[in-house]
Amino acid sequence: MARKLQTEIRKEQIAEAALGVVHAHGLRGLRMERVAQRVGIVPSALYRHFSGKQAVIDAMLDLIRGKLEGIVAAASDEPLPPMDRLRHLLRQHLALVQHFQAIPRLLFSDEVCVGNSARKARIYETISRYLEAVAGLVRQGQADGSVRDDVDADTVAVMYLGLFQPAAILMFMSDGGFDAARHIDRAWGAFYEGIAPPSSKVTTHSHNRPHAGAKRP
Amino acid sequence: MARKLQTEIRKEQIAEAALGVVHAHGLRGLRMERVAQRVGIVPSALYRHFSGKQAVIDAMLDLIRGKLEGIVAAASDEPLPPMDRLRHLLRQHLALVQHFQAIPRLLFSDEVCVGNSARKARIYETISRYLEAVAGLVRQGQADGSVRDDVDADTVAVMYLGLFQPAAILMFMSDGGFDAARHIDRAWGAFYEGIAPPSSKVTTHSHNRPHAGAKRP
DNA sequence: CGATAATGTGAATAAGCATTCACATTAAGT
DNA sequence: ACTTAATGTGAATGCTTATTCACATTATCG
Repeated sequence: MARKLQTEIRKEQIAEAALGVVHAHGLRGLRMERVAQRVGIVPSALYRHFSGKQAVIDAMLDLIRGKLEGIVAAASDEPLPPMDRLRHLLRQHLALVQHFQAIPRLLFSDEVCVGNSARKARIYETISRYLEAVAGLVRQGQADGSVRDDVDADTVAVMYLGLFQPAAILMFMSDGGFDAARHIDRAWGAFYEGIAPPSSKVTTHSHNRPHAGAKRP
Repeated sequence: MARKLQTEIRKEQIAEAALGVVHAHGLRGLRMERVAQRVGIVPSALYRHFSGKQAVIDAMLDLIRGKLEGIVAAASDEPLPPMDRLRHLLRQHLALVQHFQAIPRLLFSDEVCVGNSARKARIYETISRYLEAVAGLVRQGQADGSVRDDVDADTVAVMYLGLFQPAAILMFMSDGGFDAARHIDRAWGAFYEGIAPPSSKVTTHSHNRPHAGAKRP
């Protein structure tokens, strides 16, 4: 019964295709016909796999959540000091968003949630989980002394989100004219300065981020 | 000829009403009928003042741009040291966004831009101007020594945007459960730490931000 | 091979909504 | 007060698009 597998594959194909449509045309441009065309079938065939457009949207959100969880897990397992893992995650996240521009468009679009509080709650949960993972890394940093104790880990996590979210938006709005990668590299410096323990402050700043060995002296 | 004035007032009423609809129903829920109902007229009457829905959206964007320019100008004229003006602007901005939740929904919604590159460019320009004003304040801070010289003012401006943008999104997604004001207060501390000159670093951190008198020693 | 369930097709349905139009009402200027 | 342009009204139009349905095709399993 390779049939069940086929079905799963088809569903994923469809979700990916939908992601592509959102990438190209925005959420407003998400039409069943476009999705079907990308898969290579006729619109009505989509209803063999999904109950309707809303279900396709849900599938996209599941896909995105999976991808996000993937990079978070990968970064968490990295054999690096906590803050380096965080920076690694930041890069991964940027790469992911650059590849699937639909991600911020979907997650941060109210359209998806209007009149669907269950979905809204699920998205909030996804973001919350992401933030919790980041906060966890920050707390590890606080435990090993690479992050000052008097900042709130959850606040730092939201600030971390603020490192690339505006960058992603500007990247989109400027049609790629805004260099998000450069911004993030530069911003990370100031970001880290703000949460590093006073003892590790360096005058030259810029590109050198202290490694984890910097236990409080 | 109070007629011309009346027309202007009507147009503004309509734009405000549209803003209210977006606030309540999201951009997807922006329907001519709802806008008309809020104004107290019938849908077809809207076409006496606007050529169509797209024109109404443009009017909303104009309104928003005006409001943003307003708080920026007000904050810039405040008789305070640059970084205090920036913090003041941050609070004003949060208040504005809390009152008109439609603002982030519109400005950062790709829906508005899809198939309308002119509008996209205009929005990008609005954001850019805002960022330029913030960067200007940062440069003033660098000039008077309250901000370190080795950070890029434009980068800081985007980071500043990142202070409340994620907060606004979380506020919306959590139906107000996320306390954006508290986040911003806390985040400002770490933000300022990150860009303050090394000499002014304080161990206790938290709520005390150095005043402008802190010329470099 | 033949039964059968899954998947794909094309045409038809129908609902939502912006927009238009012919006509009514209001208010400004003389 | 009368003319006229502006504004408002209600019904009608038409386009876009999701969705459905009867029928065709495919592939799996006995």
